[in-house]
Amino acid sequence: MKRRRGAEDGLVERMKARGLRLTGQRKLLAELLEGADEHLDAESVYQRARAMDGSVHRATVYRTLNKLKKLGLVDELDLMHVSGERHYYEIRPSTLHIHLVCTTCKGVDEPGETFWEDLKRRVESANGFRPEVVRIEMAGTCSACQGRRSRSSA
Amino acid sequence: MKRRRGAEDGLVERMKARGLRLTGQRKLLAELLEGADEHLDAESVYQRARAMDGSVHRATVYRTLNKLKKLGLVDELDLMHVSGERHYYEIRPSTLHIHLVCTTCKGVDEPGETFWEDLKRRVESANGFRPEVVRIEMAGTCSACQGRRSRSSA
DNA sequence: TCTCTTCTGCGAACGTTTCGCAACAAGATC
DNA sequence: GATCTTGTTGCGAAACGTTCGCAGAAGAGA
Repeated sequence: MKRRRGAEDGLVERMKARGLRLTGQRKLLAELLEGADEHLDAESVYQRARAMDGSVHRATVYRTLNKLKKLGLVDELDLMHVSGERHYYEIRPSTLHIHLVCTTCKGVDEPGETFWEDLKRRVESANGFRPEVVRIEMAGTCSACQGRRSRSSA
Repeated sequence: MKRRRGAEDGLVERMKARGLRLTGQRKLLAELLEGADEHLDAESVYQRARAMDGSVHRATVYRTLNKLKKLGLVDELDLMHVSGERHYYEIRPSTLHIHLVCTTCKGVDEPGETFWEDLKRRVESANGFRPEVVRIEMAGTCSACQGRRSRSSA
């Protein structure tokens, strides 16, 4: 499951701002999440953390992920269960999440927000609902796999 | 967590069409899911199933839910974890899921599809991605809670 | 540096989900 | 309707992911 996304910065700073104590383990985990090239589940986070510091305990990883999730700094996703039952963690880039999950190559695209913003306005005027966090997930076929498919069937 | 949604029909028929063997337990579970007045997690499904037929085993509930999920007849949702870590099951109404989860009253609204349809077209032309299943979840404040809040703060 | 408080490692415990098996029953065939 | 085949069920044990309670370690502020 490859991952492509825009720039992101300052998880450690945001943690500090929320009053979290900056321990070595937490800095390590923040770094790891920021530098992740793909979506990670709890076990993968643990494995990568261990590779960087063998003394990090599993429970610490869970506790930290939960804390970050509760503070809204990190989100937990299932990516439509296209690649199994795992849950993935990613830094919350803003209030808006968009994931395009390809059911063929399992790739996940995260397009820019640009024209999605008016969605919030629309739901507010149409339903009276004021959205704070928006998550959009689409499972389907990415352009590359569409091309591959039509070529092979030609 | 109350639930409001439109009409839905024929889960048993769709199961049959997919070649599933229609056992008593499966009919019971299908009925239960169709008649659910709120989103149910696996344990709640099991409890309700037991109330209808005391001999239904937990494993059967899990197996059936998984099978339905794999066939795309049922979806598993976390509803943005607004009410905890549980996962909820619901009949897949179409290719489009929209949930507006109120962080105040925990209510879940499922508005009609109407103007969401063009979303698919937009993502196809903008990203070359062909969506098959679309899930939109928004956490925020529903109109009732907005009213309640502004009234009490007035 | 000292103190206060939070965080960590540890390993046991917990709750949920799956497993392997023998018995059972749905649906097809005659 | 009787028979056969194969998928499904109940069961209890097992596996899995996650959380717990504790004692000791380590941030952050004075």
